[in-house]
Amino acid sequence: MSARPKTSDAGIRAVARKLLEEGGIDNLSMLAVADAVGVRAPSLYKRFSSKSDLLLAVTGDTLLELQASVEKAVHPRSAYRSLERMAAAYRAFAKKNPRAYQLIFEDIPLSLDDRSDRDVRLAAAAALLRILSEAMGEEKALLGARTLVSFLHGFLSMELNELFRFGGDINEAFRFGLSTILNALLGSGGRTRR
Amino acid sequence: MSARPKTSDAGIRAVARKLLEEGGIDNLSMLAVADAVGVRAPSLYKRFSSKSDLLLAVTGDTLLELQASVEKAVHPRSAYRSLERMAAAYRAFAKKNPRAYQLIFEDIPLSLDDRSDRDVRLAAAAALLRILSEAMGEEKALLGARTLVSFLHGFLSMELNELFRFGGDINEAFRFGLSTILNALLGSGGRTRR
DNA sequence: ACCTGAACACCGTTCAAGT
DNA sequence: ACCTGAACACCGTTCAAGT
Repeated sequence: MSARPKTSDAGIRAVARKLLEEGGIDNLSMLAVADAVGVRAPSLYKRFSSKSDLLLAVTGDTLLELQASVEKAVHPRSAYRSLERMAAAYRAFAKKNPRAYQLIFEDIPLSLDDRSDRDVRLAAAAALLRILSEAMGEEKALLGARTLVSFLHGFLSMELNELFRFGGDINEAFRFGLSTILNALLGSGGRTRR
Repeated sequence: MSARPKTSDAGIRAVARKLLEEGGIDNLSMLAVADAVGVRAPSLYKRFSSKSDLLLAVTGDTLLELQASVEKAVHPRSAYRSLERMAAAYRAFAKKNPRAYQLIFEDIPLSLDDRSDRDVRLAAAAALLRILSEAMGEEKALLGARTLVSFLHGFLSMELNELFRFGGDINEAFRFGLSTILNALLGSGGRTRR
């Protein structure tokens, strides 16, 4: 008897996330996770079939949080304001969770056939597509979303990896790029550039 | 006596690049490199002080090639045409060298204080900045470059990781995003959207 | 049902010893 | 000068054995 669980699925994911954020992906070993959780490494394999599996679960958690943050920023009446605030929320989340954020876009070709991961990703894009559909029409919304998300992710990827090396104000660069794209996408219906 | 070199600095970098492109970063171990080069692993450490060091060198090679490809695409008379062709060259290079391309933006916080790496990166951006300076004025050029490069890198990062999952024509999405941004940056002086 | 120690194959890296 | 075998600490993962 005995053999009562010393931890939980969610507990392991949380510890993994913490180790990742604190010391990067190299700090996230199954042995370190097991240690922090108070268990031996082999026990982790009862709950996650591999390290990839655990990373995928962490990515899922991160995506859900990112989606929630971005959706909270939607403004009821203005598409421009919504997109501006969603973009700010997106950037704030990425800067607060840099390692987890980068996991979403990098290590995940594994997850292509993972149903739940796919669903979370689609949900995360839904709010953006809805707003752009209303503002640009359904046929252009997907093109607009891809333009906007590409800019956002590219900007964050460069900012987090400290690849903006010519000096200048990074916040201004973000505002400039975002307003350039939003004005172009929303046309004269949107707010004009300040 | 004997002990003549069985390989060279450049030979090792080329093999590493090949292993990386063929089987991803997991395929690029010091033992695999040594094996492919016809030497034992410890010998590699005479030329590269660590695996990171080798990866950094591979990244440098990649950056130089990327810079050369993009610069070849410059058009003598039209800023719009130059930027359009440079963007196409950038995308073509990334799709032809997906793993090496991703290395540039991911694994490289190590290289922040590496002089030569820094220089290569600055040079790679110089052509773009020059063209935008002529078209937008010097004060706006850096902002415009950051907008454009963010879009390009974000788009490629998503495309290479197969994260465009709503269907639709990816080439059309690239053309749409690029022309949206170029028209907005270059104003009525540029070519109008098709 | 869950946990464990022991073991396996594989890493990156160091170093004394060879030619 | 360059290469090598042996060794170290660490990793992901498996599995038979414990309670």
